Parts: sequence; C-alpha cells; structure tokens
Amino acid sequence: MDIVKVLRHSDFFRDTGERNLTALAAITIPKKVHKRQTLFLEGERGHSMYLLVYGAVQLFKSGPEGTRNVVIRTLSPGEIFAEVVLFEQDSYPVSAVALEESLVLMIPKRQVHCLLAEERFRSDFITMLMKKQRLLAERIRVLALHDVEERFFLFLEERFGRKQHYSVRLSKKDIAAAIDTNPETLSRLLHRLKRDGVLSWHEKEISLREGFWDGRREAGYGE
Amino acid sequence: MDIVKVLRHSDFFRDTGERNLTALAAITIPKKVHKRQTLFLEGERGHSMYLLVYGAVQLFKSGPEGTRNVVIRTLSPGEIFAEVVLFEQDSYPVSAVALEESLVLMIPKRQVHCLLAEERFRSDFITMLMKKQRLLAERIRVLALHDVEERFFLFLEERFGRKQHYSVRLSKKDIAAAIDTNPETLSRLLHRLKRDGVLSWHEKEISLREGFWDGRREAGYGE
DNA sequence: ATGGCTGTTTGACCCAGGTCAAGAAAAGAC
DNA sequence: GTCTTTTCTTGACCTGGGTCAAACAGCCAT
Repeated sequence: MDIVKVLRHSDFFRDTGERNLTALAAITIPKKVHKRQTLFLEGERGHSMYLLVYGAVQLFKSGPEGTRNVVIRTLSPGEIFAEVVLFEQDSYPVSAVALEESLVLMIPKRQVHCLLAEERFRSDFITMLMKKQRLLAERIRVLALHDVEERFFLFLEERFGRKQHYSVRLSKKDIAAAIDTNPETLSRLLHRLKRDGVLSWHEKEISLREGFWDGRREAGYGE
Repeated sequence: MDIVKVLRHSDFFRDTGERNLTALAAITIPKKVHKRQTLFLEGERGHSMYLLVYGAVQLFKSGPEGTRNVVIRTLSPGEIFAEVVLFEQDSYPVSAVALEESLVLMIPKRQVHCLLAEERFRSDFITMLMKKQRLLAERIRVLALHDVEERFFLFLEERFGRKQHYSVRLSKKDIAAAIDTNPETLSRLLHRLKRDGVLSWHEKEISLREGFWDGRREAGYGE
C-alpha cells in the first residue's frame, strides 16, 4: 500500500509538499480495524492523531452512568480525527469505534508538530480545526431544530450526497445512532417512508422516490 | 481604559509578550454594545475576531425559516469569539447578540495573522481552538443527554461556579435560551424547584438550598 | 401618570419520540 | 448444517417539554 498516495488523496494533506508527505508516510502507522473495534475511549491517553483511509468511524460520548451514547460525528474516509491530543490535553475527549472494517493511519504527535513549523501546513491545519468547529456548531443546530426524519435525510446527504440510489453498508442500528435516535424510531420512520412511497430499502440498497431532492433546501454544512 | 491591561487579563492573551500586547492594543477597536444589540449575524462577512471584556454575549444559529434559535454558547468575559473568520471563511457561522451592556474588543484579522508568526502565540491559538472544539462536543452531549433541570444547574455551574448565592443579571428569557429551552418551561422548572425548597429567586438574587452541590457530579467541561 | 413594549407566569393541550417487551430475521460461530 | 448472538421490527405505553393563549408585571419614554 502506498501511504504517500493515500495521504495525498485525503482532504487534509492534499497540499502538503512531496518531501513532507514522504517523511510523514515513513512515520505513520497504518492500522486495520475490524467492525465494532474500539480505537480509543473517552478519557484515555493518546499521542497520535488519526486519518481514516477507508471504512467508517463513529465518534461518541457516553452518558454519566455509561447509559446512552451521543454520536458526535460519523466520519468519512479522508477525515482527520483525534487531533485534539496534539495540544492542550493528552486524553481523548470522545470515544471512537469502527462501524465497518476500516483502515486508519495513526500519525504520532511529534511528527505533526514538526510539520507545523511550516507556514503552509500550519495554515491548513488551523483551517481544518475551524472547519470542524463549524461542523460541530452546525450539528448542534441540526440536533436541536430538526426532527428524526430530517436528520435522516441530512445524514444521507452529508455522507453520500444527493442521489437516488444508495448502497449503504452501515447497519440501521448505527445509522440510528448517527442521527442520534434509537433503532425503534428509525425503523418506524423507514416503515412510514416506505408506506408513503418515498423510499425503499432492500438489502443494502436504498432508493428514493424520483425527484425527491428537488426543492429541498441544501444542507448548509458551510463551505 | 488600559487595553493592554484588559488583554493581559484575558485567558487567551495571558501569556502573550508585552511587545505584542502593546502592538495589539494599538490596533484593537473597543466597542461598547448595549443590551440586545447584535454584533453580527450568521452569514455576514467579517474580518475581525472579538474578545469579550465585560458583559455577556450569546452565540446562536437560527432555524431554516428564521423560526427558533439555538444557542451555541453563552460567553463569559475574557473569551474570544468569531475567530473563525480569520481563516477559511469570511462569513460568520453564527450570530452574536449582547445580553447586557457589554464591551468587546474587535481584533482585525491582519493583526492576528502577524501574531501567528510567533511560535508561542500560535501554539496558544491552536490550543484555544481545540478547547472550543471540546466544549462544543461537550455541549452536544449535554443537550442530548440532560434534561432541562440538569442543564439549568450546569449552566449556573459553568458560568458562575458552585456557589450558594448568585447574583444574576441575565433575564430569565435569556437563561432559558442559554439552556436551549423556552421561557415557559424554565418558569415551570423554577416554580417546582421553589416549591421543593431547592432554590429561591428574588429580584436578581438566586439562593440554593444548603449543601445543594454536595454529592453532585462535577461538570466535566474538560480542563 | 399613561401608554406601549418586553418579560414572566400559568393553564390547557398535544405529540415526537423514548422505553420496555417480545417476537422475527439475519449474521456469525462452531 | 445447527446453535447463539446480534439486529430489526412492531406493539403498547408514557412523558418531557413545546405550543398557544391569556393575564400580569416591569420598565422605559414621552
């Protein structure tokens, strides 16, 4: 596997110079994780940030008595996460679990600090942080203002774009979690949508009614 | 008013060198805002970040059709906000309104970029961004997992600390918004707490029942 | 003071969605 | 294959808290 290539294809390292990319690739630790495997838990100490290469990873926080979990974000390939341990705190503020067989690159703290000496990289890094901040604020709005149905479609849109046919490999349970509801509610929602001819879901294939997205407000996830 | 002094007392510029502080103070624009005055609206273009010197400012996002608002954060003196316009995007991702007569410093983009050339400052800046990210993630959890009553006490704790007597200058309406509920619900909650002898609220003074905080889990707002 | 505006309280009502429980179906395990 | 475990579905039920409306209370401005 060509790590340099992988890095160059990520949103974040897209503009990083060849030299740095090579250096980075050398120090980076690829890690394959199987479905349901935990990458790290909230509160755990860490010294690497991660890049998701393929698969899906969910970041969540747990309730006080370990009750319910709140999903903070469901990551798509190419995204950086756990960068918080690079500065400020050395323990993860959220937990991370793989939803499918996934590949992540662990990028040790020290190496990133070196890269940060460079103006270009630094600027991109800060930009990335701010983008995440925007995303989180946006998520707060979505959770507070939109009902489960809207959140479901926003999820589809954000993750796969506006299409008519989707091939989803996530379990319904995980999708329910991703939109911060429970499997029962999602199941009932899907039942209703199916009955109304809005959507059909067979195996891993979702189809939406023709022209479903037309006239629907774009999700304003910044950018 | 001695701006250098003000800056040095903020969390953020605490460790900034004297020289930079002086330079900064020179370029900074103090702005007094009255109660209910809007600082900026979501989507508006901007080229300054802000430092809240005294007073209270609430950051919020609005619903699609301008319906309800979600409060993202209620700021306390010493906090930086709107730093997002420095990079990445030139329009504010949230709206900001003063809840009381407040003083803010507007710090122009260019000036901050100069400071960022310095290792020390940069590091603090990134740390600040990450802290905010943590705070937002934490807020998502609180909103998703805690009911209005808990959110009310978390609000008190986060903003004023664990005390027995509080002197609150915010209106109940604004507090309701701060914990993302409506005035009616807060009013009913307060009624109940009063009936149960947990709390009393006269004029702007809140008193909690003796030993109220004992045995209560600390709010884990990082740090 | 008086009139208008904003904030507060209370009542009545309602409903999205959470919880519990119990099958049915699918996916792994051996 | 068969057994076990997880996921998914459906039903019945319940409640926190949002919404609407109406009466009040403060507060400022003229």
